[in-house]
Formats: sequence, C-alpha cells, structure tokens
Amino acid sequence: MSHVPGLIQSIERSSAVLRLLAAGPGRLRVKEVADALALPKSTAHSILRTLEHVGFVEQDPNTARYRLGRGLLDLGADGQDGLIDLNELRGRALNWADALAARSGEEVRIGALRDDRVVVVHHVFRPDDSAQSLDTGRLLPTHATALGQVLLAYNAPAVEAAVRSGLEAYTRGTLTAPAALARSLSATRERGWALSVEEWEAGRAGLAAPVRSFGGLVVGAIGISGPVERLCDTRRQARPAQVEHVLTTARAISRDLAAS
Amino acid sequence: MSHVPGLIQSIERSSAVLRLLAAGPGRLRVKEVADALALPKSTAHSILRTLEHVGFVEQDPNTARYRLGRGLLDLGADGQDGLIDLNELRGRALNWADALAARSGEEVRIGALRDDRVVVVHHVFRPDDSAQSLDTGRLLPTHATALGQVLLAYNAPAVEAAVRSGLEAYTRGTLTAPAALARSLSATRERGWALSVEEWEAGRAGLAAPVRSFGGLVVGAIGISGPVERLCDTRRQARPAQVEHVLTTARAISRDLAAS
DNA sequence: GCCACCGTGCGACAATGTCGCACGTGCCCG
DNA sequence: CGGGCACGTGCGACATTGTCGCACGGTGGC
Repeated sequence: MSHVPGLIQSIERSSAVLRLLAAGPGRLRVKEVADALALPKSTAHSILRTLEHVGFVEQDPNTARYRLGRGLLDLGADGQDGLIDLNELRGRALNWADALAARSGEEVRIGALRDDRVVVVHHVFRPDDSAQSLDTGRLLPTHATALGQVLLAYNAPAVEAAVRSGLEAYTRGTLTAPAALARSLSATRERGWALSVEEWEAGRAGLAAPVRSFGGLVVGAIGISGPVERLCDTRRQARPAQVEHVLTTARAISRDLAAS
Repeated sequence: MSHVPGLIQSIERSSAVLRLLAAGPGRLRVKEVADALALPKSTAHSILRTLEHVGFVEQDPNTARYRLGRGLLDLGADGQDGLIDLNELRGRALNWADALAARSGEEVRIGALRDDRVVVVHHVFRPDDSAQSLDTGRLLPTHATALGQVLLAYNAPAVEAAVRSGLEAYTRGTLTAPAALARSLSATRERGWALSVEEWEAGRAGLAAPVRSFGGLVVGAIGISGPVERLCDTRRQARPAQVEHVLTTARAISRDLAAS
C-alpha cells in the first residue's frame, strides 16, 4: 500500500506488526500477520524473525505463534540499568578474553555501565603473573579508565551524570575539566578506541574498545591494562599492535552478540 | 557494523535507537544517536523521523531532542481497545465520507473494533433521505455486517472471540456456521472488500472496505448500506461502480492516515 | 492415511534505505 | 551585539538491501 517517501517502510511495517500483536491477547500465526497487513508471507516472516531477534516479539516453540516479547517491557520501564543481559555479555566474552590476554600479554577486563559506574563483568589475569586480585564485580570510575571512557563516548547522558557527580582526580593525569573530557571522548569516538595513561593509577595505562550488539548499540567495553611502557611507545602513544588486538577482539565479540 | 544476513538491518537499527533512548532519562540529540550507533547523521535522522511518525519516539518541540513516545506504552498494556485514536480516524474520515455518500447515493458508516463489536465512529445520511436515525456510537455485530466482516477479516483473534460468543442469527441469511464465516472472511481478504446481503436486516445490504494506517495495519472500515437492489445486481452481486466508490474512498482515507 | 496448509529458507530483481553534501538556524563564545 | 560553529533538516544518486515468488519439509485435521 502507498507509503510516504522519506520514511522507512520496513520500520513502519514492523510497528504495524507490533500494534497488531498488541491488539489482542491471542498469539498470531505468520499467515495471519501477513493477511492482516496485506504482505507476502515471506515478508511478514522476515519482519517477525527480526523482531524476535531483537526481543520485541517471542515465538511459542510449540505452536510457532508469535506474541509480544519482553524487550518491549524493558523499554517502558525506563531507568533500567541493563540494556542487555550482563550474563550474556559475559558468556560471549569469556572465550575471546583469554585469547586477548594471551596475545596482548596483559590482563583483560570487560565492563558495562551501571549507575554511572563501570561494573567489571569479567577479568582475566595477565598470563605470566599470578599475583593479582580478581576484579570481577568491582565498580570503576567512568572518566578515569579506558573502559569507562569508551562507554561514555557512546552514551551522552552518562557523560552528563559523570560531570554532575564531579570528576574526581585520582592522579595528576586525570581529566577533571568537563571540556577536556568532552574533547577526549570525541577523539575516542572517531578512533573507535580509548587510551588512558596514568589517569587512574600512576604508572599504569589502559586501552579499550566498544562491544556492540545488533544495530550498533554499545553494550559494553573490553580492554587491557598494564604498565605504561608495555602499552605505549616512548611518546606515550598506544602501540598499534595492542590496539589491533583489542579492536579485533571487540569486533569478534560484537559479531558473536549480534548473531545470538 | 557487520549485520547478520537474513535479518532486516533497519529494524535492528531502530530497535537499537529505542534501547538507547530507554537507557537514560535524558533526551538525546540526533548527533548523539548517530555517534552512539556509529551511523551517519542522515541515517539516524531518517530512523528517528520514522519512529516519531509511528509514535514510538517523540521530539521535544523546543530542544529538538528525542525521547520515547507514548506509542510504546500502549503496546505494553495489552488489551487496549484503541489501536489508534478513534478521534483521529473520525477526523480524517469526515471529509471523505460526505463525498462517498454523494457519489454512491447511500448512507455511509465508519466503524472500528471495540470489545468484539463494531463501534460506529461516524455516520452520514443518505443524501436525499432525511428520515433516518443517527448511528454514531452505536455497537453493531461483527459477523453480520459488512463493516464487521472487514474488521474480522484482518484480525484473527476477533474472529475467535466472535465465534466463542456465538454467531447470533438476525435473518435467514446470517452466517452462523464458523466454517462458513471463515470462508467468507477469506474471500473478503482476497477481494479487499466485503459484501453483506440480508445478513443483518431483511431487504438491506452493506458494502465495506478496510481503512489502513501506516504499515498496512487495518484500523477501521468504511462502507455504505442500503436496499439490496441498489447495491447489487439481479444476481445479488455487488455493483462494480459502488465497489469502486467504496474502495477509492477507503484508500484515500488510508493515504490520509498514513501521512498524518 | 492422506491431503492441505503452514512455517521456513533461498535466490533474483528492483525498489528501497543509505550516505554524502548543502542549506538555514539557533546557540555559544568572544 | 556580532561572528562562528555545530546542529537539525532535506534532497538526490548510488548501491545495498528488503522484498517477493517459489519450493521444501513438517504438522494438524478431516
């Protein structure tokens, strides 16, 4: 049927599907959806498959009928800290994290945003160094760590919250001026990764990249940390090989998540 | 970023936009959405514009920032009788209904589904006949009227409800067998319009077509009614000219709604 | 037990979404 | 109060992407 140019047809259609499912309590079959919207069966199925993938509809395993999914409810109740199930992020990241630790020779952390802090979802020790403490579950500041900066770079409200709650200085290198932080985050966005040198602990640096889910939504970050001299060259620039390791791993996890 | 083939990219992206808006209480700018999802500004804007059009997001007129819209909440609370604001349907249909009455020479009704009944949203008298009662607000049965059959044809759960509550016979022509009703509705779907001859009142017939909103969702029906001999030929088939009048009007209102 | 219908997947085409660019405007800073 | 920048918005061309026809396998119903 006639559709207004300038608007995206498939989104209009998917919204119609959602409205249709919301109309009655009954589950609908693919055929019924297709008939109701005057769409070919294939097209309706394609839309339903995608909506199921993003969690907006669910399919009853037995009857094969579709109903609204839980993903929609999560949208309604705002302030949800979980954009995604952290367990899923952790599960997908497990395998890759070890490999990253091995290749980079540094300890690896995976983090996500929670209440304006970075919660460490997973932590892998440095391969050849056993004298470390397990960080899983710990909360880190957003503005002073590479993980946090990645998460801030792709989430504007979190930046405001961080600024509002005061940019505490942990070392002399910590970015405490809102403008400086904004500039740094902008650079992080353009590069696609963040480098934090002695902003959190003296002598140590961090390197992190975003983990994206479907649609490109950033749901977490993965990064390595270690002594400045192992992550950076003499001019305090990130070592390209390490950047590549982190980026490759982040992309791999992203692909994994998007396919789930 | 890499996206799984077989799934619809724009729907994945729009779901990511919605999740992003749901993440924080703050309103987001176009640029922020674009940055967060690593999309060009144009693309993000196009998605936001469409989501606004379907009511899933709203734009603050002053700040131009986007937040979640009311359309999503309506999806959560199921059992909503209003798939669409009935006042909007009535408003859009007003102009066209008069013209249809004039062209067809019959009275016109516009209806929508409410609680397994057809609620008459608007009613236009026959041009040259003043001795009629105003039907606006009245509730009609679904299975025995052309308006109702159109609405049933595109809404499977409503059919079940109608069958469950018993297909009451108003005349000898009323379809009371579930199987017969199902066949009739299937034919209605294929044709795109419904004809009801002496199923509700003896000597009278109805002719109706669906009114669709964006995405093809059926939100109402419009139709004419009058003596059988004026709507049908001698073999009780619908007169093509009248069918054309109803279909054209229904499509016009649909276009109007989709552009709103 | 058979038939018909439904859900699912693939592939080719063309319509559609995407992206670059540019305009006008509002805000912020000087 | 003026200048500059960045943002929201719109258009147009290209190429990617969504769409649709068709066919397969499984299931439920008569």
